[in-house]
Amino acid sequence: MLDPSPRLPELPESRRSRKKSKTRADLMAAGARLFEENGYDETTTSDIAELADVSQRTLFRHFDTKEALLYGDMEELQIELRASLASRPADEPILTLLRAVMLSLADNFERHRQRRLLQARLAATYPAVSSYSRAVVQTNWERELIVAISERLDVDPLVDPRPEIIAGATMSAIRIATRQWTAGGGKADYLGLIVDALDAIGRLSELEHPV
Amino acid sequence: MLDPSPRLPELPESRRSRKKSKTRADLMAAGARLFEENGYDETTTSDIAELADVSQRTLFRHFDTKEALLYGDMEELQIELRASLASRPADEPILTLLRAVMLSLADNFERHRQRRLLQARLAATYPAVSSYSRAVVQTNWERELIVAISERLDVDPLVDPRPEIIAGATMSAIRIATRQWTAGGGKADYLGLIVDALDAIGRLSELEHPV
DNA sequence: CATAGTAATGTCAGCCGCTGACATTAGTCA
DNA sequence: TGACTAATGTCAGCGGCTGACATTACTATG
Repeated sequence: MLDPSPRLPELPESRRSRKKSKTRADLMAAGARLFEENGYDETTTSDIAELADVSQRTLFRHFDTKEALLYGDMEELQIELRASLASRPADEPILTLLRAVMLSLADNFERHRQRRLLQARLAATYPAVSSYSRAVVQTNWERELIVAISERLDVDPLVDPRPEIIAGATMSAIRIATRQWTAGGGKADYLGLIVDALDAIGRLSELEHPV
Repeated sequence: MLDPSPRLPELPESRRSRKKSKTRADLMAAGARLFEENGYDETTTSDIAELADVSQRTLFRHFDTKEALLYGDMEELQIELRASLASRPADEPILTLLRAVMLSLADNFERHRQRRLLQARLAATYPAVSSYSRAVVQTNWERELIVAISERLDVDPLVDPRPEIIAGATMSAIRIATRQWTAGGGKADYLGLIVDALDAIGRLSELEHPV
C-alpha cells in the first residue's frame, strides 16, 4: 500500500514549521552579517531582530542568548557528532575512533566554513563569545565524548577519571587546531591540523621523562 | 641603624589601601553570605553592595562581574600557582611537576575550604557560575600550565600541541576530582583525589588498545 | 598643620540582554 | 467554516553593567 499523501520529498513538513525554520535562519543570517560588519558588542539583539524583520521577543524565543544565535548551527553538528560516535565499532581503539569521527565531520566543516571563521574571529576578539564557546559549545562536545568513551571502556565516568581526561585532551587538540587554522585565515587544512593534534595525545607517554 | 618607623608588622601599607582591601573583603563576604542564604540568581548586586554598606557602583569598581566577586579569591591562588610552577626544577618530569604543584597548594585549599564548597555548589546549580568557572577561572589556570609546560619542553605552544593537551588533561583531572570532592560534601581528601586523577594521565598510553 | 593633589567612593542616568504576561496573527485540522 | 493552537507581536520591567561628574577621605609637601 502506498503512502496516502506522497506529495513533497519530505521538506520540513508543515508550512508552519517551514516558516519557523526560515525565521530562525533569517535571524542567524542577520546576526552573522551585522557581527561581520559592525562587530559583536556593537550589534544589539534589536538590530538583528529588525534586520530579520521580527520582534526582539521572537529572537529570544528562538535563541536563549545572543551567543546562542551566533552558534546556532552547533546543535546540528552535535547531532552529527553523536551519530558518528555511535556508528563506529565498539572495540575500536580510542584514538582511532576520535580520528575517524573528526574526519567524518569534514563536509559539515566545509559547508559552514564561513560561519566557523566568523565564530573563531569573534571568539578571539570578544570575551563574551570566547566564554560561550568554552563554557557551552566545547563543554557540550566534551560531554558527548565522555559518554562515548566511558561506554567503550565500560567504566563509570564519575569514578574513573580517564574518559574525562581523554575528552579534555581531545578538546584541547581541537582548540589548538582551530587556533592554527584561524591564524592562517582558514586556508590551512583544518582536518589535517586536527589529526596532527590528536596524534600528539598518543605520544604523551614519552613525556614522563622529557629530553 | 634601626628602621625609622617600626610600627606594625607590615600590614597592607597605607590606611587607604587597607580600607580598599577591607571594602573588597566585605563585598566578598556579603556576597558569599547572600549566595549561601538565598541563592545566586536570587541575589542582586545591589543587595550585596547594600549589605557591604557601599554603593553598587563601588562593587563594580572592585569586580568586573558578579561572578568575579564569587571567585574573588582566585587571583591570589593563581599567583601561588605560578610561583609554585616556577619553583620546581626545570628537568623534573611533567607529571611529577604537576603532582608536586598541586600538593603545594594544599594549605590554600584548606584555608578557603568553605568558599571552595560554595563555589562548587553554585557552579553545579547556576549556569552563569559554571560558565564563568569554565571560561575564566579554569582557562586562566590552564594558561599558566601551558606556559610552564611549554618552557620545560622548550617548544612553542602555538606550534606543538602537547603543552595545551597536557594542560587540558590536567584541568580535566582537577575538574573530576573537584566533582567527586563536592559530591561527598567536601569530606573526602581533595588532594588525594587530585593526585589519583593526575596519575590517570600517565596511564593513557594503555588505552590505544582497550580491554 | 594647612593645603594641594589624588585615590576611592557616591550619585545619577541610561544601555542592553533577557523575561513574563497578555494580545494578535496565522497555519492546522475537523 | 470554525474551533484549536503554534508562532509572533507588544509592552513593561528587572538586573547587570558603564560613563560622567560630584564628593569624600586619605596622602604628601612646604
